Amino acid sequence: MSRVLVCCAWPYANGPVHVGHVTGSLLPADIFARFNRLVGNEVLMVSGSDMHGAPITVSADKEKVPPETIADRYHALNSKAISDLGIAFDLYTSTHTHNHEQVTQDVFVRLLEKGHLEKKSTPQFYCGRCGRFLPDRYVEGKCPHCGYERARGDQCDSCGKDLNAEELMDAKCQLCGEVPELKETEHFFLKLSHFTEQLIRYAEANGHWRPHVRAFTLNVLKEGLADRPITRDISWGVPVPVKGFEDKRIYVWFEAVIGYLSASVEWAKLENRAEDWRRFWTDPECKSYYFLGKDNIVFHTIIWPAMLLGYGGLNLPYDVPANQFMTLEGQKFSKSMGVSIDIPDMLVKFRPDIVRYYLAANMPEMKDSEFSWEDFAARTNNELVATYGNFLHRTLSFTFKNFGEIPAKGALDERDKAALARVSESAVEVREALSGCEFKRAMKTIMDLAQLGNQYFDAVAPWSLVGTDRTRCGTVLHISLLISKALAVMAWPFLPFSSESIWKQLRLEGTIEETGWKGIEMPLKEGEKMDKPAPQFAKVDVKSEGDFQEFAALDLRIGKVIDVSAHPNADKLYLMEVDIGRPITMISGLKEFYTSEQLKTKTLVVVTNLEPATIRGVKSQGMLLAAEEDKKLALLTPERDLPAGTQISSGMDPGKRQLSFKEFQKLDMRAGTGLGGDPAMLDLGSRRVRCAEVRPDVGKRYAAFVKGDKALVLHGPEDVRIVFDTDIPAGAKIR
RNA sequence: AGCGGGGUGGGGUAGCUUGGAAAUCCCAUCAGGCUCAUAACCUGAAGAUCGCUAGUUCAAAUCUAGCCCCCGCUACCA
Repeated sequence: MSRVLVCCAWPYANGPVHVGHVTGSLLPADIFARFNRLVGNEVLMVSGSDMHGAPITVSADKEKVPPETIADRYHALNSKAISDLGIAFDLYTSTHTHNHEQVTQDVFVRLLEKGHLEKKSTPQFYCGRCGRFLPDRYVEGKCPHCGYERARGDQCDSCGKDLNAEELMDAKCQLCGEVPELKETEHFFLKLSHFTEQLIRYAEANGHWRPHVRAFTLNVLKEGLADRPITRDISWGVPVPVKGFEDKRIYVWFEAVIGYLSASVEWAKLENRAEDWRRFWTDPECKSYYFLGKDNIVFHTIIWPAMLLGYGGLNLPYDVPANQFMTLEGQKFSKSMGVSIDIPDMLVKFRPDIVRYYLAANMPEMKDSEFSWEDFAARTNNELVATYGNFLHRTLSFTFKNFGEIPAKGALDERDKAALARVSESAVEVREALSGCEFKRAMKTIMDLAQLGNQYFDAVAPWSLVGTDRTRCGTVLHISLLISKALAVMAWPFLPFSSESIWKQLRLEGTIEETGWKGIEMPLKEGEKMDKPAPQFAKVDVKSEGDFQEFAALDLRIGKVIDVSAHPNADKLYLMEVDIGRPITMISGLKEFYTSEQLKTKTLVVVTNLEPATIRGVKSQGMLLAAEEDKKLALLTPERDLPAGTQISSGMDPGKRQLSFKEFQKLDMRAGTGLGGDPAMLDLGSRRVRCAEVRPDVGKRYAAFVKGDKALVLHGPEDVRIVFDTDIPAGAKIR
């Protein structure tokens, strides 16, 4: 028996937790913690909501409410979702507690006393009217390099040079236009450089880390660590416990990781064993595991260890089994695009074990994995329901129907013994896999055992034995029930709800949680009356989402070029006047491909609802679409002439909302060649995809939206399709 | 362009850290079986020169170098 501290990355309280959080950190942490409890280890698992992130203040400003309102709202929502999913924290708290503030300040003061913090004074603009210090990018002024009038404090959009705000001439507050004054402001910096050597040794010593975690960490360490500021001139966050710093707050990145420690302290207090947290933090025998996504690695393998080293006397992370990302139907999760699946929503439709199964079986342990509704339905229905659930159900229901009780186990033949031997082997393998945080492997081993159960059941054919040899029939059913029991116990960390339910159906005492891992080998109670069993899982039905829904966000229109001139500050760019029903100015990077004379005759397809961007000093109000590959470029154009401003809706309801460039980039559009067939296919060079709605002519090249294995040819009114002004290879990306 | 990750049968994946009988599992396809079960389960077949090219080695999906492609975070991307 040993002791384990399980830490799980803290979800930001600025939105609902989604599939990415669960598969990346919450679920592996929970599986690992449950497994450890099952084998009798003492476990403390903590996390909470990160309440102080900058995005929260942004959301709060938008809604015109205090940051607490936002943070509390999502903390409540997420706490419930997490518990509904069966994620069993010993404590799920938040960073907005008095306790967290105390612990954070204690860490701060201790590091300060030990000389790991350094006070540095830097000049920073302060806006009298706004009553606040301005982050660099909130200051605007004249660029000292190129003279551009509206350079931002961090960078000049015109010449591209990085700037410091105080270099700007005629600086103004970007929020109110007031002339800010330059004030000295003092901040504390964490001397990460003090720890470089120790950290390298630490990372090198930890050979059991996942390869990508260790390699990445060492890479960053060897590039050298810069001291980082840990305080800010803001008002939302943990106050700095130093005289003269009353108006400043501790930077979230410094404070949030302390949550692991403060949550442990809070837990101990709540348990009325105020000092018990120490058993998980100061006993070198206690191993700590940190579950998080790959974007968080440096904070847990470098910064947090540095803080702990500086503080002294506390355990460093033993393992940081960071997961990669789960992408959604090929794209990264993005709330604004509506391509996010949040857990509160998902739990309305699906039982927690079903969600847990898919997210565990498809966990991005070593590389990114993909969430797709189709795959979700397939894996749930074919694996969890058909193989695993069906084995349990056919065993239980057949036994109940024919015996009504747990049948006695008679003499065993070779096949029976072999089956039971496999159970033991599986138990060993699952245990090994889970000890090493190999969740997919463990889950697969369990599925394989379920399959073995099916094979066994098929081979012994109790349905024929029941009429010929009732004793033997009872024996093989008994064996089958033993397999079922073993499955339930092994699967408990993954599927706690259904496992406990099976346990009850087998008429065993207590719960799996109380019984522990030894429940796998425990005997059944012969002669015990059974209740009518109910299937654990139902097949899920996933209606195909509006296939190309996210493309509807685009407002595409026909644009006719009015005038073209060179961009004053860039040599690759043109400045274009284009009529899209109204005249707009756009920038385009076409200089290498077209002369301005050539362009003047073109009919274009323009994205009209992109958020305007300033490109090297000039505002661009739209973006023309072109396919590009291999230094070749072709403009999108309608196959027959359409008036300026005509909407290319492709049969959808175009969005009115402004689209950020980032969102736009997530949309996959390509050139494809019509192939015919039914349904019609489109050749994208490297692969072929099915074509929705509008048919392409065979051999001709079209612009198409692509999603998964489907494509939709862009078209305007009367199915006028979008083609290219010159030839471009199939598969070329459109942007 | 810089940094990080990856490219394995039609689709998705395991294995590659500790090289060794031409490779796992799920789906889809084909052919059988069974009927207890949520039209489920079981058996078998077809299908991959493991991105490309050199190299190390008796032996490479697995190690090394170069190249190509893909995906995330940054950039004069519109």
